[in-house]
Amino acid sequence: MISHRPERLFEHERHSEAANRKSDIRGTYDERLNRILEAATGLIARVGYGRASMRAVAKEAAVSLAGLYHYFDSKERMLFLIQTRAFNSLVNNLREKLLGVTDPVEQLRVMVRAHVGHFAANMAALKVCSHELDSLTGAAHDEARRLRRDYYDLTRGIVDRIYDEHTPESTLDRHVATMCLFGTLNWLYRWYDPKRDRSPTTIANQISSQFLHGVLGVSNRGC
Amino acid sequence: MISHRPERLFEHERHSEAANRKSDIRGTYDERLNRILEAATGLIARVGYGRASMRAVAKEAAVSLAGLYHYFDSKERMLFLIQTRAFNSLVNNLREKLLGVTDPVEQLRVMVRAHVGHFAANMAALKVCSHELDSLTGAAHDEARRLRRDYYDLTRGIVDRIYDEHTPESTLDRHVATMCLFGTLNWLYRWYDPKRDRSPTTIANQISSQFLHGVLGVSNRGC
DNA sequence: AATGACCGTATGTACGTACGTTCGGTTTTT
DNA sequence: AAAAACCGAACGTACGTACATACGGTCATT
Repeated sequence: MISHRPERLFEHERHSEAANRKSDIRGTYDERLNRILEAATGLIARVGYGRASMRAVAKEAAVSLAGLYHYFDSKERMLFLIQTRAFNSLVNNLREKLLGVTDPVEQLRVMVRAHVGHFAANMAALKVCSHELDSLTGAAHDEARRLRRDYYDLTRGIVDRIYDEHTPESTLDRHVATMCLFGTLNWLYRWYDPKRDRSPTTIANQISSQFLHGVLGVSNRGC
Repeated sequence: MISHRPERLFEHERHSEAANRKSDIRGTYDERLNRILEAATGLIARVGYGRASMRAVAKEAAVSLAGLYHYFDSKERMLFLIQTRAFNSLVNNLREKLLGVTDPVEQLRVMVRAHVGHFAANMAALKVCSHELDSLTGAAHDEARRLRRDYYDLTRGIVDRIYDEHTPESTLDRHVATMCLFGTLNWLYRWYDPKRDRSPTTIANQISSQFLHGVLGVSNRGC
């Protein structure tokens, strides 16, 4: 079913046309949508998607219940937007930081640093992404999986190159190795507390080092 | 509020007293409770706790909706029982397998093998444990956390001993190392498919090796 | 310059439903 | 006959969503 409601595509057509004219007191359409999505993200991260009622989201975002449905046509669509934005931002950020880095070992360090850093800066969003993938269904679920798949492929490519360059004869399963890394990274939301624990950079360094030593079997600095 | 419904305590008081007199009652009661909990576990693992309605659980377990409430006084209590049983079984199994193993490196191998093996044999239950901790509230939540804490302490002890014996001067954070391991293990439910992937033993070996190389920085076999 | 059609934004309210839980009673077991 | 196990039917509620409406701008027409 195709919605007749607005929900414009960001950074696409209609954007300039509408935004150029006037930036309201309450901000542009995208700004307001962002504000709402951020409020929703925080609430969902706190209580879970199932228990985050649209009424509670509305209260959190300081809009009326009906007002929410001006920005998306269903609760699931809202969750989809949250996940899509977070993941796109994660992947784009990573792609950008990888520019010019050719050594695969360094690429992995960059990838882990980018992930942990992005996590520390957007904890709620990444928590929602880690926890609520299966709350999406149908096409939205497929699309969310596709985004994850891109991220996996990117990382898997780095892992492959590390193996090929350093231990091409290794019998370790590269898929398993990659999933172990993702497990380590995606589990962060269960325990990492930036107030209590060490800095994201420190954590990232330890994770990188452990992973690299783990797959290479030896230190990559000297030894 | 204290329930007046049955829900006997397993392996506690009442056990001998009741079991000696009429062993088949207790047996059948627990068997039936188990059957119900297993059905619920499978459903919750499939669709999530929030979307697993008591009506659906009842259908899955082939009992009436009201009949469920003969075994526990609330949905949350049901989830609590599922998690408690799975975790107790996990920890007891591990404690047993650790008997007589003194080398901490070997202890870690045993721990990982036990976890992966237990996971492969009880995927639904461990998936629920990994995913639905926060669906518990109040005292049940505290108790579930306590069980996890025991598991953490057990593992952390092994990690500590590995560090102390092999790299006492290492600056790696042992808490972070332990949480990375848990991340790797607890993320299994997101990707591991026993039909598609290698055997649990193979996976466990790779995880152990990677982790050990990771924290030791060198191979523990030769090198 | 005034008018009026139109659109985007926002709201209050109500509908239908699915949920967790309870109650009173019936069947089954001991 | 007492107790345990189980059930059908209902209750109250909270939820996602739809509907009817209103306000304030924009813009083409007058």
